[in-house]
Amino acid sequence: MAQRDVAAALLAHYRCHARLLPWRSPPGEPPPDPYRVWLSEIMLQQTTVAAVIPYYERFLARWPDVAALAAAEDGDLMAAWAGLGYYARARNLLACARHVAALPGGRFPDDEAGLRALPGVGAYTAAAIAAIAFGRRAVVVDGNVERVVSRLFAVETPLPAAKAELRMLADRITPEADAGDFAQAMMDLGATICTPRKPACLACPLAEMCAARAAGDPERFPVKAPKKARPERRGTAWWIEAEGAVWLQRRPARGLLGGMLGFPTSEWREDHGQTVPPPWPGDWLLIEGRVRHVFTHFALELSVARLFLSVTPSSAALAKALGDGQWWPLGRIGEAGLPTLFARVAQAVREETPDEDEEREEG
DNA sequence: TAGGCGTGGAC
DNA sequence: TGTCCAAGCCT
Repeated sequence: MAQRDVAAALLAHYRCHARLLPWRSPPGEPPPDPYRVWLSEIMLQQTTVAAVIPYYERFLARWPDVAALAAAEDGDLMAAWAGLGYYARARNLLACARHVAALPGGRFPDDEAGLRALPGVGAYTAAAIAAIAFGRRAVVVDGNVERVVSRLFAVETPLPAAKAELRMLADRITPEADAGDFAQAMMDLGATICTPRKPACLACPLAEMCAARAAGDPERFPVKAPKKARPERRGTAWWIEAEGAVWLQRRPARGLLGGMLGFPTSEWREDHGQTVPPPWPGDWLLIEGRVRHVFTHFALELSVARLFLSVTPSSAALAKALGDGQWWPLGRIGEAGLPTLFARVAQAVREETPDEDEEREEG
C-alpha cells in the first residue's frame, strides 16, 4: 500500500462527506479563528460532539475572543462549564486564555511546540490546533486515529502499549499538505464509519487498503489491555437549609470536581455502614432516596441528610466549620452551576418534598 | 507510568 | 442493568 493513497482517498471522501460543525470551516476553505479551534478542542477532550455543541455556542456568544475569556471571573467560567465534566479543563482554559492574552499581540502561538506549552494543551491538542488553525503538518493522534490506524495496519499490540507504534504509523500516512483536513477527515472517519462497534466498512473509502478488513474482523481492533474493576464508595451529603437558602461549598481547586460548588459531604469511603457525625448541631433528617453517580474510576452512593434552621448562621461560622462556601437562594438553585452529582442531590431533595414551596407560600 | 479526573448516550 | 465509550491532560 502506498501511504499517499490513504491520504488521497481519505481527503477525496472528506471533501464530499465532512460533517458541518460550529467550529469547523468546510474542507478547502480558510481555517477558523485559532481561538475557536482551541476552545472546541479543549471541550472535545474525552467528550462527545453532541455534548459539546451547546456549551461551545454559549461560550462563544458570551466570550467571543481570547481577551474576553481572559477577563472572565473564575466562578462564572466554572458555572458555565458545569455539567460538561473534567473540570480541570475549565481551570486550565482560563489559565491558558490569560496566558495567551498577555502575550505580545495577544494571539495563540502558531506552531506545535508553542501550543504544547500552554496549560491544558497536550500532544494531541497541540497537533490538532497547529494543523487545523495554522495549516502545519502535524501528526494528530486521538482515540479515533488510534482506532483507524490500528485497523488499517491490523496492529496486534494492545493499547495503551501500542501508542508509540500507532503514532509512527499515523505519521507515515499523514500528508505534507492539507494537514488540517486530513486530521479532521481521520476523526470523522472514526466517528461515523470506523466506529468502535459495527464499523461501516461498506461505506469506508479505505476499505480496500485495510488489513483488519481483509482479515475479516475489523471490530477486534484496537486490541486493548483488560481494565480494572470500579470500586464502590459511599458517603453522606449535608443539606443545610435556613430561611429559603441552602449552604453551598466551594470545593478545593484541585482534585475531584475541583473549584466547583457543591454540598458539604462526609468522606467517601469503600467501607460502608459507618455512621458519620453531622458537621453542625441540630435535628438532621435522612431523606429516603439515595443518589448514585458513576465517575471514571469509582461509583458513588450518597445518602442525603437535611437540617432546617430557623435562624441563619453567619457565613463565617459555617465556613469555619465546613469550609469556604455561601448561602444560595433555594429558588435559584438551578443557576448555581452545580456539577451533575450535586444537581442530583438537589433533585433528590426536591423530590422528597414536592409541595414544600406551596406550603411555605400558603403558610 | 499508571492512575486521577465527569458525564451521558448507545447497546 | 451494566458496560463501554467519547477530538486527553496532568502528575
